[in-house]
Amino acid sequence: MGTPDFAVSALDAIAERHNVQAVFTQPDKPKNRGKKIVFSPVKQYAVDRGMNVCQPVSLRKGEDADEAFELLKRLSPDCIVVAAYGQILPERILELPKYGCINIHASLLPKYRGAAPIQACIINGETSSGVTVMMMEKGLDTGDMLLKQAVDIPFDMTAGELHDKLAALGAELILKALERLPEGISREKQNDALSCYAPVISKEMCRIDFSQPAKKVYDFIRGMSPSPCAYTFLNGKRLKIYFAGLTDTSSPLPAGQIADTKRFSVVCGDGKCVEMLSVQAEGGKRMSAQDFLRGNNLKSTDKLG
RNA sequence: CGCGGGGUGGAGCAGGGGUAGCUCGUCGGGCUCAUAACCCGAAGGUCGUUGGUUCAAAUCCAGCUCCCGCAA
Repeated sequence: MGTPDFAVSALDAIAERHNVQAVFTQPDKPKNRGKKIVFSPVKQYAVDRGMNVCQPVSLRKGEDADEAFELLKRLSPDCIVVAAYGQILPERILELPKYGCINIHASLLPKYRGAAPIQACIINGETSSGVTVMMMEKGLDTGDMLLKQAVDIPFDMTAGELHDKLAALGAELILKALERLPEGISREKQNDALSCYAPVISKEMCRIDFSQPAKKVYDFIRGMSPSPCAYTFLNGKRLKIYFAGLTDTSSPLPAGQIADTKRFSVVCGDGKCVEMLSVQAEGGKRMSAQDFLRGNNLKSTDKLG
């Protein structure tokens, strides 16, 4: 059970070694410009390989939920693997498989439980994160941990890069876990006192707050990149910022003010400057700040925010 | 038929019926202890595509196509 790319790499690994009876993913939704219906990455993968796909609107209530439950009962799986599925499983499903339901989570639990662990840990300036494979229970990401592996987060890593790394690691770990499942794996309880949540990121949360210190702004931008992507406003128009850099320069100007029109550096709350490096204007493509500046002459009075 | 922006030399943009323009890059030359500095010169464009209006279309009209923002 999974929905985005993160889950695809796990599914791909599992499919090579195990019999995948069914693939559960979120229903198709009219996405994108026209109204086109787009498959989730997991569905696309599964359909391409002729796998059995099931897309209940909900697993908790309604006709779909009952049908899905009946299907699962019939399949009587040894194990259900869940990775970024986007739905909470009801107890009757959690208890169904012989070896239980296992979740792949993109953080070192108990830290960063919840929907957006990858973004959250970069935004918070963490220098390491990892993947946890755990037993699922009623609570959200609170189950006993089976396997855990850490990775370093370099100073300039974006959420996208971390995502790819963790997705690959997650695939590795879930295979290990599935292998050992029949003989039993030692479980480690989570220390709830050390837990924290990484909530779903809304559009409004993506707006850059230049009154924060430069390091915070920098971490925020790379933690949001490339998706959902941090943005700000320049002359009333939205400007997405994909990547930025910290500079040595500081300025007495107020936060958000352009400090250097040739380098597109912006003053932050602590007086230090962050230099925009990869941006995207409304209706335009993503481009380097240098390219952007060629067609958009900044004035020293311009302000972001 | 969800709303909207756009496709113009290598890059980013301006122009909106009558000689194709700016910034940057490239190439050549000059200046300088030096420079993401400055000066001089040059190359490089079927203005996305098809058709229409016109004496004349990058520009107006219609279709097609590709790119992108918002919304969901």
